Amino acid sequence: MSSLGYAVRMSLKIALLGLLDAKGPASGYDLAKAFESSISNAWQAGHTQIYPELVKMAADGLVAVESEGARNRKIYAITPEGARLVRSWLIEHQPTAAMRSEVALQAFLLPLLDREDAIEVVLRLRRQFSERLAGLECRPVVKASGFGRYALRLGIAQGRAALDWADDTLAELREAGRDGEGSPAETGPRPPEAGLGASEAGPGTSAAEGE
Amino acid sequence: MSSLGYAVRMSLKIALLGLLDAKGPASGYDLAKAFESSISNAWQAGHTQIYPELVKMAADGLVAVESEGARNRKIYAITPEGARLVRSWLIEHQPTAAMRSEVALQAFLLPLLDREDAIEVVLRLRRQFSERLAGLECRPVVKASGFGRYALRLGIAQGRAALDWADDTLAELREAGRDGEGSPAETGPRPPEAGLGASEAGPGTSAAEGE
DNA sequence: GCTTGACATGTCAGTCCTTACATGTCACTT
DNA sequence: AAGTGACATGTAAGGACTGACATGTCAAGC
Repeated sequence: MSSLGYAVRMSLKIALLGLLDAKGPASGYDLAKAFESSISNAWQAGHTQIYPELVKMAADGLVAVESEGARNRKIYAITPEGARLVRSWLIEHQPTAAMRSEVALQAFLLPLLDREDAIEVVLRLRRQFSERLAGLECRPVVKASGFGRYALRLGIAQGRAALDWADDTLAELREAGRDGEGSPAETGPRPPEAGLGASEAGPGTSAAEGE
Repeated sequence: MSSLGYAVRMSLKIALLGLLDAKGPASGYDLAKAFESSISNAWQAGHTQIYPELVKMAADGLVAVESEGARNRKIYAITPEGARLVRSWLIEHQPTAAMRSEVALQAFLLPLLDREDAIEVVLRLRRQFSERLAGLECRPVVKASGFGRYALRLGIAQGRAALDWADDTLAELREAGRDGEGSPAETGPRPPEAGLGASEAGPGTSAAEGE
């Protein structure tokens, strides 16, 4: 389809192959469980994605299937070709930094709320960060040599950063409440912010917040 | 369709409404530009998503359209109903923490590589974090009262955390190279890691790395 | 014997999202 | 006058993904 054809949109493949490579042969069900636990920090996928993908990868020779009698279990094992694909993706593929985070979106839109509501929202986010962080930190893999240790540490570092952000933001919001008493965002529905609408501003004003 | 119906899968709607609310009336083109710059830190969307979504939202009464003659421009403005929707989403919607990050996936799979390759990968990730962070930090919105300041600070905090992770990981990988000389992961294709395949291990071993 | 719940695998409708294609305007330069 | 490039809006094919539905096995407890 595309001119790249390779290394685009194959993260699910890679995640499955990586799990099979790291932990040995497994069934689709096992892999689905792994997406809920060990790899949840890096990628998510449900069984409705996993089962068809395993069939495709078997057809492509990236994994080998073996039907085990008990409970219709089908055991998948990575092939040398599959192992090669994971490694070349890791070494060659520059990951995209595309952001799509509901949390960041709420942070972005925070100034739309008045002070009290904003504080409530940040408190809820803080609680969420805290719970997530606790869930990560109690895993035994962190200091040991468990397989997911690098991703786990990254998740913990970013969770702590988010928690610090929440604390700083709460402090600023409460600070703004003590003096002034008008929150910075509720002084009007449409502050003159060098808007997007180029039609109602003169030329040359569109450089605000540029990347 | 679903039993929730509301507040699910509407992040794009919310992002568009939030931009219109914050910055005033704008065209689809303007909004697409905003997704490349100001809000890129929180959500991404191309114009092929934005134009149809604006049409839908206009039909739902969340935005009002006004055709401006010049260059077929269509100016969209948020309606009171749209503004209500953004605020209720912000206050009521608990964001999902669903992770789907190629960077985290590479971190997760790092132990599959031998030491030299792993170092190369982490160096590349570090460079990427560094560039991204520089791009964020040079924006004038950080300390000022620009609209996206909260999301920007969150992005910077998480970027710094990622950078620190890269430095720590590099240090560990290089440390492991000085003594031992066999990298922790290349001592065999299949270390006994309490695998996923329940069929080849006794019962009770599946608690490793559980969530 | 029967129920319950974990195990195990799948399909399907519908939505989301990306890539590629398609069209036309306007300002500026050559 | 023609070309270039930013402006501006769309459509369509196809893959990715979710949620709901569907089916059946097996072990443990009542």
